[in-house]
Amino acid sequence: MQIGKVAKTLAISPSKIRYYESLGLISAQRLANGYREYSPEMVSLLRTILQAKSLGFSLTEIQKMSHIFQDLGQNPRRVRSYLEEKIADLDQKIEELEAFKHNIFNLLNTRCPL
Amino acid sequence: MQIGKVAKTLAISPSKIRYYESLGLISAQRLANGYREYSPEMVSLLRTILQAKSLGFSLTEIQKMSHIFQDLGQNPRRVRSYLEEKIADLDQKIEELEAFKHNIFNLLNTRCPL
DNA sequence: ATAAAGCTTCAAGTAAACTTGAATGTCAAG
DNA sequence: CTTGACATTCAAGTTTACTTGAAGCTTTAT
Repeated sequence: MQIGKVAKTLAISPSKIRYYESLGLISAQRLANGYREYSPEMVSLLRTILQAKSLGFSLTEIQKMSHIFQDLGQNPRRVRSYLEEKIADLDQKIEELEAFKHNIFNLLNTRCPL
Repeated sequence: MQIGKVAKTLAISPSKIRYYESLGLISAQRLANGYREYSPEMVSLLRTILQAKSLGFSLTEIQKMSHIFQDLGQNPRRVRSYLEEKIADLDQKIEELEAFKHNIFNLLNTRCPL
């Protein structure tokens, strides 16, 4: 899959994909003419990166996660503790979101009972 | 409460507080000498703004929410529909976080069973 | 054959969210 | 009474995450 089609599939710009590559977040094989060619795996990695981004992770943080994942098997203990930390972060964020939601919900029912 | 103490309490910089004021997100009374003085209400508004920020809302979005809240009672129907939309957004974000968490969790248990 | 569409690189520009610096004023402590 | 820690404004600088533009090559369509 070439860059334009990947971009359309994921509803992002080709330049964003190149930018992520320049940061080392993703990589691409090259065709004979120099064009980038993406495997389904790379596309789904990109999708995951976009998901993480939309959940509030910075590109730096995502870069770190990506390196950790590549280390899987190399240093399983460190990987495990890192992932457990990430899960705890996510749990906390979920709780905060719930709390914030209830705040808004209360506002809706007490001050705007239409 | 003066700006330095508010900043320490909320673990942010005074300049951030002034910046938020410059955007119209918060306001402050002034003492005779021109120093800013913050009411407990304003401090808790600021805390809420920081919470919203950490949940991924942009300052522009927060500005919009703030205006909407000030309109409460003026245009209750619009407020309600806006808040319902926000709650739906939050619910979706919570779901995405759960999904992402399970992804990481699976990774942990299948590829790193230490 | 030629134009349009798509790809390449590299450098520079942009927007959001702050921070920093300069010049100055105020206040509490020794 | 002055030193140090706080405050003020305003303009300019920084970082992150991209986008845009220029100059040029490749592929597709007419």
